[in-house]
Amino acid sequence: MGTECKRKRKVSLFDVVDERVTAKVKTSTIINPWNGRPYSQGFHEILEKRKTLPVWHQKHEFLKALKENQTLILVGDTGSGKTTQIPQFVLEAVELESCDRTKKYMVGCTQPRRMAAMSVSRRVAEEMDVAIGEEVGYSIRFEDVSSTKTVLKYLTDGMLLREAMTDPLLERYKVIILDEAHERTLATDVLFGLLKEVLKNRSDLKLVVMSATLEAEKFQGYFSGAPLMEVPGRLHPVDIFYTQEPERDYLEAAIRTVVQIHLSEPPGDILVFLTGEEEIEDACRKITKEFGNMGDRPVGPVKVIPLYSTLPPAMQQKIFEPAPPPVTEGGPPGRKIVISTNIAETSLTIDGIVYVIDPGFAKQKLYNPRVRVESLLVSPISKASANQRSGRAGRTQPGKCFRLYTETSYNDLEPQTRPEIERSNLTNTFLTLKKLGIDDLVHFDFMDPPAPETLMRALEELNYLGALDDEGNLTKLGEIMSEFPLDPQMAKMLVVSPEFNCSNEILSVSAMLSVPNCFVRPREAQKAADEAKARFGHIDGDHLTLLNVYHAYKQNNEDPSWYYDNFVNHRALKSADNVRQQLARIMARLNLKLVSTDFNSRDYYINIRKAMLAGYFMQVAHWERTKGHYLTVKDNQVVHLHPSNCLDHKPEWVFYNEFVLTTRKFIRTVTCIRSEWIVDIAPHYYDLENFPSCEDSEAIRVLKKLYRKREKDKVESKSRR
DNA sequence: GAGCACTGC
Repeated sequence: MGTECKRKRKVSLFDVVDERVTAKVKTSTIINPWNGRPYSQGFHEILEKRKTLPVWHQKHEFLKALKENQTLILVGDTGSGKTTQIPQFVLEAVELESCDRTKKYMVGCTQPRRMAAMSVSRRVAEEMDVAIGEEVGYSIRFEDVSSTKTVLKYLTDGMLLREAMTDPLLERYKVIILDEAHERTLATDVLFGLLKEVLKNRSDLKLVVMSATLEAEKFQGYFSGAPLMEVPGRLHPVDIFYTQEPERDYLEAAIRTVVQIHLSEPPGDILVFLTGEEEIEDACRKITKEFGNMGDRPVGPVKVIPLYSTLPPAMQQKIFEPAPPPVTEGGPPGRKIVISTNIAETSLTIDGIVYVIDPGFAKQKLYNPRVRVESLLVSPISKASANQRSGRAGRTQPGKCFRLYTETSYNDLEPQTRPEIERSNLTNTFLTLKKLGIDDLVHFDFMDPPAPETLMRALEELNYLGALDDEGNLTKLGEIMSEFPLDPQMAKMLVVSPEFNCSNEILSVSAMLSVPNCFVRPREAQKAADEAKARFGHIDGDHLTLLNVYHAYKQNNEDPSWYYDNFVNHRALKSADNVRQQLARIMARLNLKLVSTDFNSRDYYINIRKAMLAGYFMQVAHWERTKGHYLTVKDNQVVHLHPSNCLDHKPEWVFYNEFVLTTRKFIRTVTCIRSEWIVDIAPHYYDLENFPSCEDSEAIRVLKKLYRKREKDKVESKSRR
């Protein structure tokens, strides 16, 4: 920002909204500098409210720091107003037009969640008195509500990462704000490292990192001593209660606590944190039953509401309904009781919660690079997470949090939840980074470097898939694969599918695998649901069953009763259709042909299965006849077909989409393949000379025999010639 | 014969 540029600026919004000026202005004759229209009636009202937010007290301090530094860290807790106000402060202070007026820049603000990006941008558009999608917009997958006029864009962190793939220096932006940085999503962590590089090459770009108060020093250390600003939050005090003894059964303890609160505490709604759908539905039933058995005791009415992500949005809306009124006038007050997963910890805020019950557990993703398995495990939460949960009780008035563990246990918790990058398979992330031009992934500047074994696994898998060559360089194939918003295995099967003459079908399968399970199985109609599913079943595998469902959906999607009668989830299928369209557009852009084998040909399904194997050859399991179980090839894990499978027998060879670790080790979504295909399609992976020796594996014996037979045939055919 | 924390492209 040179002084040259500064002088050219005609009106600064900052001057307009200055208190002294607005105080004098009673009418709305002032022109909104962003769109040249007079301000509407509501503008000044909203402005007055904005000024009461804590972050406004530090506006000048912030703008001064922004002017003097390239990188800035801002920490502030819930209620500080940083997400809505800081981007507007930035807009007022920076010059968005290049000196020669040939270029216009934007301010970008990332959010970890789509919903947040959407709702915050709507709010800010209203505050700035402009139409959403014009000067203020948002960009999330499937929805770009921005235009050439846009100067402030909210977008998901993943979306900014995608943008970087075509705009490596992020040249459309003047300032980038990474919000909710403490959540340490995979995308935010990658953006950290990437932006550090970009800032070196673009002295005119500025970065603001916004986070909750946690680990501020760590952020500062990583961003080489960038100045740190603190903004106070706005929370009411919350009293914390611990149990004297550890609880053996946290579900039972949680239910007991709910009952106690309702019987003895003043009015106020209750929020209970549990770990998953089944547990939550179970708890809801038990709580409702408890209050139904109170006999003649005077108990206020309760509304028990489950909350988890796979619940339809209409059901999720129920958490915003008020508590029920007393049954009789002057009788005991009613209470709303929300039983939720972690979704209520960060993603959804429920006002009116006064009591929080925290058993101290959550399902968390874990990755074991040794056996290449990602799994969800119920594990103790971190201190930061426990504090976030208790804070949910103090949003509207002072509250209480009941921790169902001892104070000693609390002190033993990890201070922070480990960042996602330490708990994930990084194959996909590494493909993205390669595409972004990062040559040396091993020395990439991660805030928390992933385990070396995870790193090696990712490089190895990309090499087997042909996305990286032996020197670790991105191949042409890898470049094409990286264009798809899919895991590399899936991207690979899609990219090679035209060679197998079935890209139309692989597109559909990919879309179906990318959305939540489409089969509905209500507790009261499990048998009927299973029968309905069986009607779509294909004996050669679950992937083909998914294809059947998709085809049936395309034929029946006008008929609302079809979904109901067949126990399929309308939302999941609609979303699959959406994904499929996006993937098809990418295929077209890359000149990958959309082709199908004739449906009546005996090769129709064979081609599809072969194409899928070309992506998933690293996820093959073999039926060990003498042992009576499946063994994953190479990793040698004893696994079981997930009971949801639709095969009518136990095929000798299968490939699987997912390894699920629950009560046992399951492989879910499996399709039957033939050993000859394995040898034909992935000889480089099934290179038996370099196989880890596993004496017991029948799979290796079978493959070895097959290879020997091939050698013999080759020699014989040669000698015949 | 079992389950689906939460995000995101």
